[in-house]
Amino acid sequence: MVNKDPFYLGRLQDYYALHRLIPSYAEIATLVGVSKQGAVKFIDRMIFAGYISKAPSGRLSPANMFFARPHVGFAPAGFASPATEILGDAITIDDYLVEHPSSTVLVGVQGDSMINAGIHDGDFLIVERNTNPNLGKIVVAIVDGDFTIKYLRSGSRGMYLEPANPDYPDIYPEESLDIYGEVVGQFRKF
Amino acid sequence: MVNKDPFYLGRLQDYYALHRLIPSYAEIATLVGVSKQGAVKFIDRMIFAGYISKAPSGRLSPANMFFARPHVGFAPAGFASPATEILGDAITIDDYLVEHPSSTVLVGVQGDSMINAGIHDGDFLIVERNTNPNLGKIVVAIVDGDFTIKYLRSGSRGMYLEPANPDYPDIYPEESLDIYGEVVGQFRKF
DNA sequence: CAGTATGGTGTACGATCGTACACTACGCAA
DNA sequence: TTGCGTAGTGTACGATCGTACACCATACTG
Repeated sequence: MVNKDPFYLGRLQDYYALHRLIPSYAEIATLVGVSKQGAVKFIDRMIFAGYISKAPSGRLSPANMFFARPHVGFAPAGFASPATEILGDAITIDDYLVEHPSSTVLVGVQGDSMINAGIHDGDFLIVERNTNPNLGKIVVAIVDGDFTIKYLRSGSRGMYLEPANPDYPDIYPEESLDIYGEVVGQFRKF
Repeated sequence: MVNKDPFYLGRLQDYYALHRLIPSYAEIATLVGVSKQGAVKFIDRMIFAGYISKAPSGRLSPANMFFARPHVGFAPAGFASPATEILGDAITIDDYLVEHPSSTVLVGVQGDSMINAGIHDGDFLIVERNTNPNLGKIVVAIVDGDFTIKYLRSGSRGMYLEPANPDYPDIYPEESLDIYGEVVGQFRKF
């Protein structure tokens, strides 16, 4: 007999994606099509495997493994590496991309001046507020009141902004160069 | 009297960070130091303000505003959107990118054959398992046992795979074309 | 000043929850 | 073949849950 737990877990994960909450045993039972005690036993297995944990009240909450996604590698042999291997310690994409939540904002991209850096129109950037980023990093800068995304460079005339698109010119600050933050990540939906 | 709701909400958020679950009304009451009915009224306010929502069972779950982080510092017009506004209904980047967790896997990208689609070496793709994707979509295909990421096209010789890089040739299947899934999202860390 | 939201408290109640115990069916190894 | 671990069902029960209704104090407003 095949192990049906992955199927049960999938149902649970879909429910969680919808409601951001692990339902009660009775709801799990109807969700996966077993009796309430079947759900209890199933959850016991999930707790043991690190997918689910219990709050002090006895209610269920997701644990680390619950967010891990299977990772399909390109190695001829490999199907089995879980997402935790490629994402390191992070358990969700959020955790992977956002290291300092309190100082991180998201910025939508307009235009294609950074297209050679893989930043396309409509993408979202994870920006960490930091007014003194390192040279060579992609930054969000304030030029004449407008936000712009460019490489931060330094030359004989001081710091300037360089696009990743030969159709656009470098930007040399007239008065001062205000850096809003540093681009630390990017994501996009197709 | 000052509004104590932000303080109450902070307690709730701390609890949530610890247990990944909104507690019951009774627990909220002791958590913030009011009566159970005080907690009910407080949660009503939070629901109205979009911080909390209710699952079908009546249990509480976090909503969009619950995850919105305060925007530190001044910002010119047009840049004040917190993450929740950009992502629409989605609460986290995970929720935004992954619609069906149980059928979604992550794939690491090797090579630059899709570079003009903004998919670079080292990126991660969100792939939804689906053996019959629509034409024109970016797919993960299995060609001679190897995984490859390409546009799915159809021509006079049937379905084939087209890279997003003029340096690479189109791929016409010799025997059959196995589609592993469809690329629905992408993310990258800088 | 009277009227009315607003943020609380207290009590009560049926529904649902998590837990426990007993039992069945099946696969597998000694 | 016996024994045992695993996956599942059924029933039962006290505790807790979410909800409802009544009531109180403060603050603002016409």
